[in-house]
Amino acid sequence: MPKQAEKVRRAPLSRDRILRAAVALADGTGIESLSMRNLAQDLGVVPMALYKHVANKDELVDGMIDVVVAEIDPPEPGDWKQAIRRRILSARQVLLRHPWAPLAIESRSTATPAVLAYLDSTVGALRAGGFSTDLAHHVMHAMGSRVLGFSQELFDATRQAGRSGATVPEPPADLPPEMAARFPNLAAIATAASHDGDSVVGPGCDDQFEFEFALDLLLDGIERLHRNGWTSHRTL
Amino acid sequence: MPKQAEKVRRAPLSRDRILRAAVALADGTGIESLSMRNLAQDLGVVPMALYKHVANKDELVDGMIDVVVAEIDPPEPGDWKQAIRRRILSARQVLLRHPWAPLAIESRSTATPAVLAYLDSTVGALRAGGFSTDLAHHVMHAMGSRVLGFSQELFDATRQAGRSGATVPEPPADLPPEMAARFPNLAAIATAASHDGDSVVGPGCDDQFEFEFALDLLLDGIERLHRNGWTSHRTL
DNA sequence: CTTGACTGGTGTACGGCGTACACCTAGCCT
DNA sequence: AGGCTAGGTGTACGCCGTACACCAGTCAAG
Repeated sequence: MPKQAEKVRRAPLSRDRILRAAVALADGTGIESLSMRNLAQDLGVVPMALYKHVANKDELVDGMIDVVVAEIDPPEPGDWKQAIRRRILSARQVLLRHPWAPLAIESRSTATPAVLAYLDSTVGALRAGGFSTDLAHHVMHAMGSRVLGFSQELFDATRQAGRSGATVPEPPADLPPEMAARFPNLAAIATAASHDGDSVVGPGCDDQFEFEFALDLLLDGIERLHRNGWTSHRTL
Repeated sequence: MPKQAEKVRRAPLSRDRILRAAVALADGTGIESLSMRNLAQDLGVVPMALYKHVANKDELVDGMIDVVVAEIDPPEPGDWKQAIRRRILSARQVLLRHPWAPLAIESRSTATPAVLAYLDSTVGALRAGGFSTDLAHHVMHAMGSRVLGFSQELFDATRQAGRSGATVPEPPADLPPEMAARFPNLAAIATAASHDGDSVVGPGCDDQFEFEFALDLLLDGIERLHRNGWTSHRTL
């Protein structure tokens, strides 16, 4: 009875199974080699079978984003600043596991419900901390994508990993000399960072440190505005 | 002599002409309808002709980015804070004219020389203002993509325009009621913004204001660190 | 003045993509 | 038993980027 054997060996395909396989595929080989055909092959199924469960590729990616967002820790009660800080750092950890996600999230034109729910609960934490809707609004804009755990670096190794698959840790790699000559200021900060042994090792600078530096810069500024009863009706 | 007529009516195609046509096409119809074939047609030429001037599509996009970056005002001498603020706001104006550019820039894995030159001169402005290489380094990370004039909004009308072509100004559009019920905190800040007549009109919130709010929040925080002689060897 | 190399536009073709559409099959309800 | 339906299949279309062979001028060297 090969019939039964086949049935047993292949779980019956579902939106959920498709999304998980898609996330795994993107994690492993990069978002740009995620195609309906590859994904179907991974699932042992013909490409068109997927369309019985997802409307099209865009909707597939939306679903993948929701899977990722669901991995972020739920909010904890307590001081707004600590709560938001912890949540954002948790989001960052999640996105480090899914390096394709930032680009995917940004390339969507409208947020998915799961992202909206995440943002909503973050605003909730601010309001619970006594923020006016006015200030809460501007704060959300100011945080931008950082609230979802990624800073938009122009020069981001993680981003690169998202494209080409698993991260291969690169050698420290100072700028090549002709670059250093053309961009002396970049060279200065790059070499300072990579030779500054006590806070960094390896790839030149400590991404986690940079992320927290920027995050705290924003949070401290926000706290100051909040304490001073800032409102958009007066000047900053 | 149709030969000469043809020659006159069609300029001889060059990398520069291709890049400009590509930027115009992306500005007009969105980056996702920029294909080698469409572009060639706009130029009255067969697709493969482009490959005599650009190596491939990725390199084409790199060139387009350089065209855009070249439109940013050159740095002005003077107080670092004013200089950087002005420059970044200029970058923002440029990117508003090319809404496809942020996504294009971010999707590149390595920065183009023009972008590096821009970043280098920005670092130069900081160092001229007395910043240590250490602090300048962290500042660049903290600013992230904002230094190039775009904040990474999760909910960005401009981004949408970049995908589908010219911006059609939408009606004010409060959240639909079932959204408001599911995301009460987002609803609160959204309706507050769109009904708050004295600072905003139209699409719900004033993007320029939000951008400057975040920018000044960062710049003020940075200024404070700078005044206090901050260094990464001590705690923040 | 010929010739041969070089530059730049052309035509054809291939493999990959997303997905429309018709089909088939198994299980379930009546 | 008969038909409905959910879900997997096969084929096909139009788009994409681009490899490769070709060909028309231009221009320098013989």
